[in-house]
Amino acid sequence: MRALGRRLGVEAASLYNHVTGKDDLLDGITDLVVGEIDVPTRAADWKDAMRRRATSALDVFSRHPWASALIDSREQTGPARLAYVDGVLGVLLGAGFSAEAAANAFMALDSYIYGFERQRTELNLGEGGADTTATARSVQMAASPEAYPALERVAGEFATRPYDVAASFEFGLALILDGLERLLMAGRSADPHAIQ
Amino acid sequence: MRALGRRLGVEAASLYNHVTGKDDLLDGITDLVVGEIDVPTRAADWKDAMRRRATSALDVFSRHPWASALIDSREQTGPARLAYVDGVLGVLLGAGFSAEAAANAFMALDSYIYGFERQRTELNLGEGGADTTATARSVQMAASPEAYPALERVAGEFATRPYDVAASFEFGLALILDGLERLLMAGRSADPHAIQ
DNA sequence: ACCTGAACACCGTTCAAGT
DNA sequence: ACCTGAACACCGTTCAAGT
Repeated sequence: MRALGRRLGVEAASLYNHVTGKDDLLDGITDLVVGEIDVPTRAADWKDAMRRRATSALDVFSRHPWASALIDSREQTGPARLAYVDGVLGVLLGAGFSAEAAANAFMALDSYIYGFERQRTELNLGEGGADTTATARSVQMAASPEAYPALERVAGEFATRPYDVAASFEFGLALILDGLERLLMAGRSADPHAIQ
Repeated sequence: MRALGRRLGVEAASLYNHVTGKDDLLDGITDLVVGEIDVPTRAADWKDAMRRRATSALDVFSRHPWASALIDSREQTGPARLAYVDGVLGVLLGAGFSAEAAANAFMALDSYIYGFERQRTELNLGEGGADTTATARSVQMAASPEAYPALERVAGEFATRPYDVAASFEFGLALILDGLERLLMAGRSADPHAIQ
């Protein structure tokens, strides 16, 4: 609050005329960032819509490196969050998923998206691939090959060739989306009223 | 540090004779918690091993509600973390995944696991299902059906029937594991030296 | 209506002084 | 070697006093 006041050329105490407190402020910022994520509207291709918002979310987080940690620490009930959840569920329901399946699909996708961002920041995997080879080498140096043979082997793989973060994100995303599609098809063929 | 000192019947300043600082302390606690996760040894069934460690991780987090937030905020380089990563990669490599595929599979699985825990705490989805119906109803009350129709419909589904957290976790986990298995099979059949 | 200055109750951390 | 007391530089927040 003091630092923010300094940035605004005002005393910290003055801020309390405009905000109830620090929590109120952080909640507001959180919802603003969530609002930057591309919320899919009722789209023709649900799979494409889900992929687009996934990459959009990861893009927003990389634009605001502090955002994911902030979002993780807050309970989100802001309007942008509600619109986001409603938008995603809307696409899934529109695609033919049941309410329960849509809830599960939402959980699976968002768990993956937020979890990936978490792993990305923790493992210092930046956007470029330049520093991943360096971190891989440092892992090789620190960890003794005898103690951690598997870690050593994987680190060795990326000590020369850079680790492609975007490709890795797409890898897991495709697993989930393809699995969801398979479930959707199976459900349709099990439904006697469905158009084959 | 002051509160911890009080618990130990000692002054906060005294702690600095045993720990370099608060960060050092939190890193130690983090690695202790990570050490509680069941690290799979070279197992016969890689899929079962991955499922077991996933549920074990979620179990550890539910036993220590503060743990996931703590882990999320730390860069982990402790011995338990290294053993964890090595153990998981070891199982994947042993199953026949390439180093690159193992790294991607590790990212996908751990992203999902940690992300799910994050969603679970944020959405206040406890272990039991009793309070999920209450939260679902409160969502129904707060959000106007006209503004958020999809959210309203899904909340309506869980307003009566409780939301099964374990089943939801298994839902997404199965999507990823089945997808990985399919990739592994495809890779094997593409390899002329593979035993069919 | 909005800002300021001073104060309050907290932090983590340092360090000379004790034993 | 380990603990203590006091201090330091920070927090977020409150509130009477100003304009």
